[in-house]
Amino acid sequence: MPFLENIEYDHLLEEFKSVLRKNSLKFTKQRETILKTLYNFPGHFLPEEFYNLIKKNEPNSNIGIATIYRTLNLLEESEIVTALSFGKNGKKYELANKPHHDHIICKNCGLILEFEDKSIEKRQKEIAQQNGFELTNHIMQLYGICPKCKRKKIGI
Amino acid sequence: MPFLENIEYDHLLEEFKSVLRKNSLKFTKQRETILKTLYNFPGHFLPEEFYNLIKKNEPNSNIGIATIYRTLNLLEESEIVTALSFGKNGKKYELANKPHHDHIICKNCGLILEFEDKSIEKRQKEIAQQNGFELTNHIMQLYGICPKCKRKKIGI
DNA sequence: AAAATATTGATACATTTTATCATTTTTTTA
DNA sequence: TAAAAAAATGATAAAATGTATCAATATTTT
Repeated sequence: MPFLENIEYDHLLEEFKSVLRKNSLKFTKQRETILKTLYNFPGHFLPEEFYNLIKKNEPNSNIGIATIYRTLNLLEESEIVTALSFGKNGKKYELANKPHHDHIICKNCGLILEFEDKSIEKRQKEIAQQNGFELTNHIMQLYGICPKCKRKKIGI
Repeated sequence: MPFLENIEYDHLLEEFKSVLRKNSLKFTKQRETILKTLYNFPGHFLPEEFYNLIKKNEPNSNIGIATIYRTLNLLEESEIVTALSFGKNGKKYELANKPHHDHIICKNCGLILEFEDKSIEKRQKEIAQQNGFELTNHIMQLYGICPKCKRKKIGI
C-alpha cells in the first residue's frame, strides 16, 4: 500500500475530499479508485480508455462507465483534472496537480509531449487584459511531426 | 452577383478547385454553396448551425446534413477552414483564409474574440524545434470572463 | 442504529457524427 | 457532344459518444 505513505497522493486526496465536503458530496470507493488511477497512470486518457484501465488494474472495483464520466466531469469542474480536446476524439483527461503545461502533439502517431513557457503565459495574460477579459485558463496545443515520424518520412 | 467580381472570393474558390483537382474530386453546386456561405458569414459555426444557415439563405439548395459534415471535413483537411473545439459542444468552423489568429472565449456567454500575437508564434516555433518537432499548426484558446459578464457579476 | 442523503450500475435515451446505398451529377473519353 | 466512368448526393441507418433515469446500495448525519 504505497499510497498511504505518499505525501503527494495524500495531498491530492485531501484536496478531493475538501471539494466533496464543500459540495455536500460523498467520498466513495469508486471516486477514490478513479483518483488513485489518475495518480498512478500519468498520461492522457479518454473516458473509455480510463474505464478499461481501471477494469484491468482494479478488477474487483467493477465501476460502471457512467461513473467514470460523472467523476471525470466532477474532477474537471473542481480543476483536479484537466481535459484536452483535439482531433476526432473526445476529451482526454489528465491530472492537473502538476505544474501547468501545454502540449505538442504529433499529427502522425499521436505522441504527446508536455512543455511550459513562462513568456507565453505572460503574454496571454496581457492579451486577455487588453480585451477586458479576466483570464481563468487556457489551452495551447502545438501540432507537428515528431522526430521519429520525420525519420520515417511519413507524410500526413 | 457580387461574388463574380470579388477577387478575394475568387481566389478562395480557385484554391478550393485546386484542392479538388489534386484529389480527383468534383466541383459541385453543394460544395460551392458551402464555400460561399463560409465566405459571406464570418463567424464560428457548428455543422448544424451551418446547415440551418444555408437552408435559410439558399432555400433552393436543399443540401443534406451529411454533405455539410463531409464538406467541412474536406475543407478542414485542406486547411481552407479551421475547426475550433471547446466546451461541451462539438467543433466550430471558420474560414481559414484570414491571417492566422487565436481565440479568447468567454466561459459564461460563449463570446469569441480573435487576436494574433507574433511574439507567441515565434516562441511556439522555437519550442517545437527544441523538441525536434516540425511545427505545422497550433491551437491556442484563452478562457475567461468577458467584460459584459464581469459587469453582470455572473460566476461560473 | 436509524434516517436522510447522495451514489452507483445498468441501461434507456439523446445527440452528434459517420457509413451505406441507390440515384443523380460531374467529368472524362472517344 | 454523347456515352461511359467516376464521384457526390440525400435519405437514413448505424455507430459513437455522452447524459438521464431509477431502483438498489453506500455514505453521512442525527
